[in-house]
Amino acid sequence: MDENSKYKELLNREGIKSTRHRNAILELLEESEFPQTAEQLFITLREKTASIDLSTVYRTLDTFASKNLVIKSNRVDDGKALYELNHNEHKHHILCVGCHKLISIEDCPIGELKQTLKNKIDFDITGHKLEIYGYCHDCKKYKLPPGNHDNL
Amino acid sequence: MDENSKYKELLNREGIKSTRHRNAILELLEESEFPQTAEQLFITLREKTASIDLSTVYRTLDTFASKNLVIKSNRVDDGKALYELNHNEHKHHILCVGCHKLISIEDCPIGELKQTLKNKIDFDITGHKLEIYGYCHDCKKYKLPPGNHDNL
DNA sequence: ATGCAAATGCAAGGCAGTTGCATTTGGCGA
DNA sequence: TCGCCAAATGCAACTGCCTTGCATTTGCAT
Repeated sequence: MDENSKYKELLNREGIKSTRHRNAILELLEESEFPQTAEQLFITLREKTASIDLSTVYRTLDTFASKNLVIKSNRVDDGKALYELNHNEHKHHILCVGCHKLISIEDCPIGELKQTLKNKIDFDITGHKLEIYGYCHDCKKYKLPPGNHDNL
Repeated sequence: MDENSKYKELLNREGIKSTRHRNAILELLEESEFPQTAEQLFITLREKTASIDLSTVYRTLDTFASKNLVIKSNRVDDGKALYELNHNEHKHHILCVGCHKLISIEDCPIGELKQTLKNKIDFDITGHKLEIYGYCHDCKKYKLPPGNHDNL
């Protein structure tokens, strides 16, 4: 049990045990640039760290989500659950529908809306999901047809 | 077959047959203020228009979606598929995670961001999807944890 | 080291959605 | 109006994603 236990303090702070699997999952999530499905994580875990059960992956991720260590969301097109580390930094991705590249942006336009809604209809926003599609610098010149991501 | 066939032209224009079920589903969607799950639609259909099979509901909705007559999306918290008529008007909903109520808002905060991104990284936004969730006026006082407290 | 609650593996189960196939139906042409 | 045929539907079985019950193992406080 080398330096894997660098997550131990983090986990103990949340009142849960530090285990081999939990450390491995945290490590893997830390390496992941984008949200992953449970199965993607499961497969990678099987490859690098001996055996783990899929139900353990789900249970661990849900535990982490309940502690706000990870953020669980659902993929727009097929509804599969996605998990990513909660860096407590707020950011969104924009997807280029030409080359499928994901680009991170720090801009978030929800701030004002939050206050507006609170005043208008007394609604407390606790979270949101924003997905933006379009063409990146490189792809716009090819003018590929967009998918069914219209509106706007 | 009374005036239900008011949808006939619409369906024929898309190259598909006008049937009892399809008319009923279109009518129901037209009456629905918010996106519905397939099962909600199924139950309502069973109540008003004799028998229909759940698979027919799914197949019909998918057909409509492929013709862009309806918009299919996924509920943020549980990933269930939602279907709504495509009115080609731009609007967003906010979801109360306490009671699952959906509230329409006309505000759309993407406008400015669109220009910002164009200037900053030369990205052309062609579409987006925004999902907002939180607690509505009625639910915030109960401080219910997120979950399926439909029809509180 | 020991004991116990928490974590895990395993297998079965649950639920949303899909599919294969036999039957029915809409709509066109005769 | 009739009959035909592809399209639509019902039915039941099935898939995939995820959850749960229970027996076993493991982390960690003492």
